[in-house]
Formats: sequence, structure tokens, C-alpha cells
Amino acid sequence: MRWDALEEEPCSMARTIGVIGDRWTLLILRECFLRTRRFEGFQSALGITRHLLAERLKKLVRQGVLRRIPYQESPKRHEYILTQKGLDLYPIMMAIVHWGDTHMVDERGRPLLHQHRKCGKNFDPVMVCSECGEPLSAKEVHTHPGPGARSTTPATKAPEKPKAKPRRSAA
Amino acid sequence: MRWDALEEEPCSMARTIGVIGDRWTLLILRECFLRTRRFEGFQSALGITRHLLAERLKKLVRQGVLRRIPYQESPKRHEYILTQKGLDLYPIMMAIVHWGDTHMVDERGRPLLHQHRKCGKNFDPVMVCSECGEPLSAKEVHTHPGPGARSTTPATKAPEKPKAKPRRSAA
DNA sequence: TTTGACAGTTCGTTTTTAGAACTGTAAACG
DNA sequence: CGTTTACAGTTCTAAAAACGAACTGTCAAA
Repeated sequence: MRWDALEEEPCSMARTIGVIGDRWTLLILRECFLRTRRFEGFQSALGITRHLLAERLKKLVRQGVLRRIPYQESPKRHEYILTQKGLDLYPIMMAIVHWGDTHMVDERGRPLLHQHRKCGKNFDPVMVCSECGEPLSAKEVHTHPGPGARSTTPATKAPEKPKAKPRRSAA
Repeated sequence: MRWDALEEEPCSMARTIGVIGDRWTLLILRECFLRTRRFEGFQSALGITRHLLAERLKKLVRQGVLRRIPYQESPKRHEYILTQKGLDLYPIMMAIVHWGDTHMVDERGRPLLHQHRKCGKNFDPVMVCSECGEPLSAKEVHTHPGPGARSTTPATKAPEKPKAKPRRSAA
């Protein structure tokens, strides 16, 4: 598997890693979620080299994760904002932060707290089953090939697909 | 920010990225969750160079994500299995897969389906608030510094911390 | 005796990244 | 006016990381 061919792999994880799976991209996206929009903002917040930053931003725009929008003429300047595709990365971010909060904090405690506007409380993100609403763990999940699986025959009768998106607590 | 200093950053995301944020680690972990345990298994499944694979496995063991367990003497052979810390990466994996399933599939559909043993259905992972059980999105979350935040004064009165772990549907 | 499985290690080449300086436009400073 | 500053990059060289292929060592099977 070549690194630049990840996106053609028949694996949603490999494809996603092709987009966000390098040294800097997730950190850049963290800044996006913290409302950074401009080149200098990213650069000074992260200490990334300007060269790499420019390249990563281009890639994210190409991939539809960020949109590049002019905010002034002469000199032309743009800012980078998350598209819906980018906003949808939020659960990944939260899952990463939560793991760090659980396993990588020092004695001082967690660096950042998250407050849910709807209920007003500081919270942890919990991943649940879209169908029954119960929390998920690796051992409770069984995987099997879907219609887009590798070179198996196109799977005339694909197993039932889950219902669409965040439709929680059917429980 | 230097890449090798990520783990000291006062940011759970940066620290986590210091562990899993490179070209191959997440793919190696995917294999772990798919029950691969041995060197050759990882190597042939991923096509990673043996050199890098050896190094990444060492790093994951050092970090407590994998445990290296002998499965035979003479010649000594070991296999790599997920620790609890490693198993806790599952929500990150699922979030990544789900984003790929949503935004990176081709016309054939998703390559892998996930079935929840408890309820028997194929599902999508949904991230919810630990406190009220509602699905989360970026706009509904407000962040503020916690006790382990950067060089601010140690925050004598830190805001209320969320209740522990997967304690869902207080709703 | 040779071959093969397994788990690495070594080494030379190529690709990425780091680090710093440079480009160009335009407003602000003195 | 001439200089400095803000901003968004681009260019260049050196250093680090990844790739690719071959090599090491132990043991079992052919």
C-alpha cells in the first residue's frame, strides 16, 4: 500500500487517513474548530513551517474539507473555513481529545473543558449505536464486508444498511 | 511546536496526535482491531516497510497501547495485542470510519458494515453528550480552559468536571 | 541439505519536513 | 517621501523520515 494511494483503498478508514492522517492536518483542523481562519493565525498558533502550511491548506481545500474565501481585495487575501464535510470531522476531533483526556493528562488535569450549550454541562463525548443508543465498545461490534468491499463479487445481496445519521435513542 | 514535543503540549488533542498521528499508526491499529497480532500479519496486510513496522510497534508498546506477549519459545516470538488503553481508541477508529463512510465512498457503497451484537443491527456510530445524551455537533459546544491549561494561573476554581465515562442517556 | 516461515535489522536511495530568507501588495508611521 | 509592519505566500538548502531491497538468525518441514 503506497501512502498516496490510500484514498483508493476499499476501506473507509484508509481513505480518511489519506485526508487527515499526517503530522499536521489534524492540528490545523483543531485550529479551524477553534475559529482560526487565516494563514498567519494557523502559522503562529502551530509553529508549522509556512511551506507545509500552505501545502496542507491547499490539500484540504482540494479535498473539500475547507473552503477558501476572499475577505479583501488588493492585496487579495483569503480565509479558510470549514465546509460541512469539514464540520463533520467533529466527532473524530472529540474522540481524539477524549482519549487524550483519559490517557494522556498529567497531574494538573485536562487542559480544555467542553460545555454542551443545550444542557449547559461540561461533558465527555460518548459513542453510541445509531440503532439502539447503547454505548459502543470494540468487543460488541462485528464487522462484515459491505457492497464496496474489496474484489469479492459485487455482493448482490448486501446486508441491511444502518439508518442515516444522528438519530439517537431509538432505545 | 516541534513534532517530537507534541506530547508535552497542554492539549489532549496534540498529545494524542503524538501517539497516533502519523502515516501508519492508525492503519496498524485498524489491523489490531481486526484481530491481527503478528509481525508478518501486519506487514502483509499493510505493505508497510518492515523497518517502519518494527519501529511503530515498538513505539506503541512503549506508549502502552499494545502489549508484546510471547507466544512461543525458540525461536522467541511475540504477538502484539491491544491493552485497555489501546481498546479505548475504538471510538476514534469508529469516528474515522464513519466519516469515510459518509464522505469518501464511491458508487459501490461502503466497504465494511458494522453490526452491534447487542441489538443485532448494522449501525453508524453517533457521538452524544455524556450528560444529556443528545448528539453533538461543533456549534453546540463551547470550550474553556481546564485545570491543566497552558501557563494561566493554576485555576484554583476549575469549572465542574463531567461525570466519568460511558454513562449514557441521563436523558 | 535445502527450503520456508517468522521477526526482525541493515543499508543506500528517495521523499518529506524543517528552517530561514525572500517576494509582493498595501496600509500605517514619522 | 522613506521606512516599517501585516499578511499570504514562495523559494531554497539542510536535516530527518520513509522506501525498497537485501540480509540475519532460529527452527521446523521437505
